[in-house]
Amino acid sequence: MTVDTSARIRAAALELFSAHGYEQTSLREIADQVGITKASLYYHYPSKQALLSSLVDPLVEDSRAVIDEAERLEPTPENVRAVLGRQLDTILREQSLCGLLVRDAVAMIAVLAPRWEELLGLQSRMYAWLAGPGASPSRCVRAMAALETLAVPLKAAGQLPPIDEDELRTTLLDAALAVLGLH
Amino acid sequence: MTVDTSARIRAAALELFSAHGYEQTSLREIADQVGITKASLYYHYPSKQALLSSLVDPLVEDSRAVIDEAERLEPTPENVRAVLGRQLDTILREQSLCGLLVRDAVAMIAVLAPRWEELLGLQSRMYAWLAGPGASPSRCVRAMAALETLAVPLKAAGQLPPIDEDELRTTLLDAALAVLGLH
DNA sequence: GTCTATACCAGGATAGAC
DNA sequence: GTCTATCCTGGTATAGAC
Repeated sequence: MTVDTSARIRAAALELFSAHGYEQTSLREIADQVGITKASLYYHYPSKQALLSSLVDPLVEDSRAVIDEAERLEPTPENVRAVLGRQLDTILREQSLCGLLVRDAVAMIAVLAPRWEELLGLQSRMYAWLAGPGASPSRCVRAMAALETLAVPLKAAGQLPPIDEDELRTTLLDAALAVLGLH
Repeated sequence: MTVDTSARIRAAALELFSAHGYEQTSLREIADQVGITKASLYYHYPSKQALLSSLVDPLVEDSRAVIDEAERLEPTPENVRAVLGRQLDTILREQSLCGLLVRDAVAMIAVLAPRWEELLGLQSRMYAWLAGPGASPSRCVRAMAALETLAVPLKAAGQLPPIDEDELRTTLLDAALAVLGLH
């Protein structure tokens, strides 16, 4: 077999981390879920931190791709909507991982220090692009608020009303554009 | 003296919790900062959890007051702006504590279980009032997004552009109203 | 590749003296 | 109100057998 034990470990870790948080999840719980022992985890990942990184790294690269592409475009209303749409798709696709990053931010900062700085840098580039060149402070704040809008499904988890995914997507994009003053 | 050691403990705890997170802050660090020993903390607070509660409880009561008052009003544009303004004032006044709740949510859930449910309940009431009676799912999502907008200063901390408090306040309120489609 | 066993350390909490 | 000393739990990590 060896149906990629590493992948099964990652899956279990993501599930438990996002359910109970990083600090609150012990390596023993992860091992139990996979059906191996704690010590065996150390064969696949040298530390709890490395395991977390293996989950987060691909997301960082995805985000970088979205921003790199955005910066090649003018921030016209159509382009803004398209870029925010791509960002929202990433968030919805990687919902549990993104939720972990948001709800367990302090643990992430502590454990991912360098990677976290990278993420902040990527976010700043996105803010700047959304706000446009030479934007006022007020406009920058609105750009931040627009991105927060897309993150609503990550925090509200249990509080979201029953709504189908397409309608959710459209609603959030419309709301984000409204924050930016583009309709 | 005894210039209220309990108060000094609370101040130190708030500072350290919001800087490094709840789990990452040890009772020893708090004690050191106050200039007493770990054991002495236990004279003032029976547990780490109780210490956290003593910080959070007043905020919960403040929030309840805002919502109780909102529910006595019709959600007209003027009233919505006034209520959101009061909510924003609370957030800005208790910025480090609110930031802790947002950034360290998983730890808060684990430690404050009952109190956390209360907070969620209060939030739901606010969503419901903002969205108005019999609101569509889409409108509820917008109400959530409007509240998230007010929380921007809590996450962006280091990324906020230099901006004076009044302008920040106006910008966020305008943005929140835009999300709700009220101008 | 996985297991058993174990060393190690940190943090929360308590007992009892002053 | 504060201290010293100590207990206990639980998580990290390693060694070495299978």
